[in-house]
Amino acid sequence: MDYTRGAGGAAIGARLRRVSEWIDGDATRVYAALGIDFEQRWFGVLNQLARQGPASVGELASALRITHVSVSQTRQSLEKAGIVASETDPADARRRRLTLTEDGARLVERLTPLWRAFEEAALELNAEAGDAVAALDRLDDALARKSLFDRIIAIMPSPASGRSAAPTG
Amino acid sequence: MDYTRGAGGAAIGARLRRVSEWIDGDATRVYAALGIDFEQRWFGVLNQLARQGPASVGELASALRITHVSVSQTRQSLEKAGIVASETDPADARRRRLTLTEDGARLVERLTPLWRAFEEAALELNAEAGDAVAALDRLDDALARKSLFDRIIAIMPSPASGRSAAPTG
DNA sequence: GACATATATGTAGGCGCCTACCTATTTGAA
DNA sequence: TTCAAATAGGTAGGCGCCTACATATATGTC
Repeated sequence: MDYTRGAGGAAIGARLRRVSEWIDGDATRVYAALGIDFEQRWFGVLNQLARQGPASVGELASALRITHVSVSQTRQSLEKAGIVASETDPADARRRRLTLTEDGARLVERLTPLWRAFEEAALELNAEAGDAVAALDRLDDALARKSLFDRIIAIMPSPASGRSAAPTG
Repeated sequence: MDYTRGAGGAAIGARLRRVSEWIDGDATRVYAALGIDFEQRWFGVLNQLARQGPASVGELASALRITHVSVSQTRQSLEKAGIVASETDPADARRRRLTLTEDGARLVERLTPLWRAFEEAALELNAEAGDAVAALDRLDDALARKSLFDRIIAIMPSPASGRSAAPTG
């Protein structure tokens, strides 16, 4: 048996990461097979800019549920590739507003059918997996209600009680 | 709405990774709160060595479902920390057999109650999430049956049919 | 026995995220 | 108006995995 199927909290994290790697790896191979130079992490930012229009680093980070640092790093990669441009927001000099360049818009247009195929494949996969996405949602919600940290700490015996029990043995 | 809850194949990968980061981050914080110097990736290797005894890099990689390179890197980190020792397998000079050192065995003994608390927290979380682990199993199985790559490629229109349709516009 | 192929594990570099810390700008309270 | 606190996004370094490629050893065929 795959040991991670029987193990605890740390192993669930490892399992999620592993499946994530598997899926991302497959997606990356599709782009490569089509001769498209694309970084997986671009998808979230591009998709959001294409659908919602220009956005700041922080807005994208909130929407994507990742740190602003990740968005900033992705932004730099996208700017280097000429896909995204950014400027200081006129309304707030702390903000950086990201927009698709013309090349970026063309790339998105070119990739949209592919992303539709991704979507369809994901729906098919999800159906086969008995709605894994809904389970992921529930997991997300459960963690938002109470973190794993708090759960673990609540379960652990307090040092004082543990010590008073031991010497009787 | 959190956009990733509505998006496709690439976004499922991102979601899995994000939840994984969340869980791993919490686990890391528990060790830190207890003043224990521990790398999250050590868990899989240590747990396996403690339960199954000495093992080779490849055996651990198979059991943990990660690449031998990851195991090798983790092994190096563990050896540096004096937790694991390794030697060339007498029966096959290509193999490297990993074993827990005395310090390693003591660390595992010390951490076992903590790992039980992890397990219990994970069960609690999983129950709240309506058996997310079973869903993950099903997702795993579905991907093993047919990769996301194959699914996407099967769905995509072939280039020839796409091209013959376009010029009529 | 010779040698092609398979197997085991290492190195190098990269991916996509993170935390800690920092600087600059904006907001709100006194 | 002044200034403390909040907000925005950057740099630096790290985490835990990956692929590509390499070397050494074992196995199997001729």
